[in-house]
Amino acid sequence: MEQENNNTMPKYSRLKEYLKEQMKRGVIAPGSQLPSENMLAEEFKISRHTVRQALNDLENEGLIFREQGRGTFRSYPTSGKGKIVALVTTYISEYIFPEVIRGIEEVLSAAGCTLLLASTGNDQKKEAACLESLLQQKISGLIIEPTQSARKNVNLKYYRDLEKRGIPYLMLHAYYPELDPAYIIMDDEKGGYMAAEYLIQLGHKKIAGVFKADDRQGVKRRDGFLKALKKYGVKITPDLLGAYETAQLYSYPYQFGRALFAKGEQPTAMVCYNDQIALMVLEALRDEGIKVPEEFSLLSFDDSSLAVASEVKLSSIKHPKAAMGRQAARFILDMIEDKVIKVRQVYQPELILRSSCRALV
Amino acid sequence: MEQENNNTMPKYSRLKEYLKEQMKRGVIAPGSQLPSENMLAEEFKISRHTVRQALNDLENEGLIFREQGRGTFRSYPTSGKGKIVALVTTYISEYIFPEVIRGIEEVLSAAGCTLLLASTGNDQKKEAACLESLLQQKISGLIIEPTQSARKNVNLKYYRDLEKRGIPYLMLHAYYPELDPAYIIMDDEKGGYMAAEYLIQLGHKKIAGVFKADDRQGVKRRDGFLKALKKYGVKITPDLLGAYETAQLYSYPYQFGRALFAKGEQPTAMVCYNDQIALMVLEALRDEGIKVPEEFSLLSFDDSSLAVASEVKLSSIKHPKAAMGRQAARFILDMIEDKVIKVRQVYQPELILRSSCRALV
DNA sequence: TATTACAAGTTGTCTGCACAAGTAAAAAAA
DNA sequence: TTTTTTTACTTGTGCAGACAACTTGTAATA
Repeated sequence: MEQENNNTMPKYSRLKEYLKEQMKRGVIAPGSQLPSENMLAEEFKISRHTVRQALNDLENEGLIFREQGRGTFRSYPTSGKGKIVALVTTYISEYIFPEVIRGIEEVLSAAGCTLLLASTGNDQKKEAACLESLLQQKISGLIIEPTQSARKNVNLKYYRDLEKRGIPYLMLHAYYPELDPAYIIMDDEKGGYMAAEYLIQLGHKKIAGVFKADDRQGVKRRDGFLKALKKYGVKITPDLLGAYETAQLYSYPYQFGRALFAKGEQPTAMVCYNDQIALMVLEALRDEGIKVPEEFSLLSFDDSSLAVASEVKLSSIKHPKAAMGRQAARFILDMIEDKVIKVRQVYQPELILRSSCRALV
Repeated sequence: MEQENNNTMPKYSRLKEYLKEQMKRGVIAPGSQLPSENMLAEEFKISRHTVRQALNDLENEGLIFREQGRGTFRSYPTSGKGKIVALVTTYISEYIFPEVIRGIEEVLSAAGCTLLLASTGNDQKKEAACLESLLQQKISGLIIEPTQSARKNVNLKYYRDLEKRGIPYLMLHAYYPELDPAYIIMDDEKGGYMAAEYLIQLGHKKIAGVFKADDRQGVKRRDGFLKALKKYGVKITPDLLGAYETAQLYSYPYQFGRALFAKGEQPTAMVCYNDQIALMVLEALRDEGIKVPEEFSLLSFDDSSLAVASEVKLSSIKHPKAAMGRQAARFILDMIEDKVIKVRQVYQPELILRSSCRALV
């Protein structure tokens, strides 16, 4: 693997590769004895010292163990147990991540693996630091939610490094097309389209939208949203289209909500990037004295616990959350076991109707 | 260390110990070059091969690195960086845990450490499995929230094992007194007392309470609650005192809420184990047609995001959440660095007033 | 001055040998 | 038959030497 089997490779390395291959193929079963050092030396026409060099390496890698006077044996592979799978998300406590993480942890712990957790705060510098420290650990696989996925990623080299080391990784929620990785995502564009279409079919003509600008999910949802407006001939008004970045998360949505009616436009409905945003907009609308859903329809994404916690139960586009996490964990385990090379799954959006939208009469 | 420095020890082992000692004393500084193999061979009157045997071991232990043509160098000790701290909580996604976890992760990643996460679902069997697999990993420290802390713990042996291995651990939210461990907890009894006292001072005379029975936090909060009732001479009615265990989490609180007024008692206020329970009770009260806070006062614990998500903003006893997580992480890091042996911190409860309670006139 | 070639020193690979220490089974002795 | 000893094997430790591959500083060259 490391090099070709040509003669440029040192003899002890060739022996190592040979033995590894034999183990992989099952010719040398776990627990069974390897040929003695002298036999290997004779067979490969190399000195015993060179054989020992190879065996020392294999011993350090944990593939074999030796007992003085008895012989050398293949060690019992721990069969996936005790492996570490790393998870890097943008956030840990916010939004729907806790549930996704729970789903992942569920499957991993059931498989006897442990979960190494890190978060980036959606900051590429922190993502670099995370990957840096994860690469120091002996991780068997990585599930990662890309950071500011709509921007150019500066940390591609870490992913290349993972590939070099043969550590599989799986991207969640979004992915960098340059890497052509395994991924599990939502069909966010379709989701955006469905959201807008639903409001249009309720009779809304002036529909606002606010989306996250630095995540691919946000861009996709907006694209689908605009696509639906265009398809149904609904006018797209710049004033009604909001965009924010991570840093503005706690200020922009409320302000946008307060400013919605200031500019003469009189929107009757709105699509929000997610429930978190929708609640902030809801707060703004309440402060403006506008009642939801009587005077204004609100539709958002992710169907999080927030959607049912408020007095107005939000209609929202479902996110599989824990199920997606479990699926991601199963996939990465399969990838670690070499069962599958590259998985790709796209969840179809589904609209959960509650009481935040109303048909215009 | 492994043996005495007598002659029974192999030569290469003696050289290893010698070099380790030199590094420990700082004679060989990190990054600095070691004597060449030939020099060491000459100095110790051993063959170069034997020197290499020692150096190979040290290289595998990560203490030195070698560069062909340049020499052998002491590697830079990662000084606390790259260490793994494990965290075992009852839940990951529910309740306030995400925020606690976030706080912990914040501090750890800033210190260059990584977080190994596992959850028990408040099940002692799963706790055993967690600890089992964690002990296989090279963890430097452990933060753990005890499982069903009000019950007798069957997993004490794992903690003894940790102690034997010199791996520090810190208990969160509750602790097993048998272990006399380091801990960070809330003063739950005082919190329960404060909650009841507040409602009593508002003029309530019939106060219900529902608490978790299998966690020490629940028991303590109930104890404080009852203590206050007794002190102020408020009658304690068994029908108004609810207790549930983990398995009943999603059924009991709602049923208890619905049944509150069936038995002739007419409580005017209630203390709930936490916000999550309070919301379920709130749902039950709504279905019973009872308005909060007009007809009924509700007070709960933890000041979680749920407390402000509902239409009735819950008054709640504050939980430090992320701050507590950060503190826990700082403590465990200190313990790993041997700066402190055993830390103990008890957070004082604080009542956050919102709009779920009203004074009786 | 800048470049190239060389020399000295480093670790990497490899051979061959010898004996020690430990295991397991066969052989010998009780 | 049971016990002890021997023997033949295993891996562990150690020596001496050789050349390859690589780095670095110095000397020779352009």
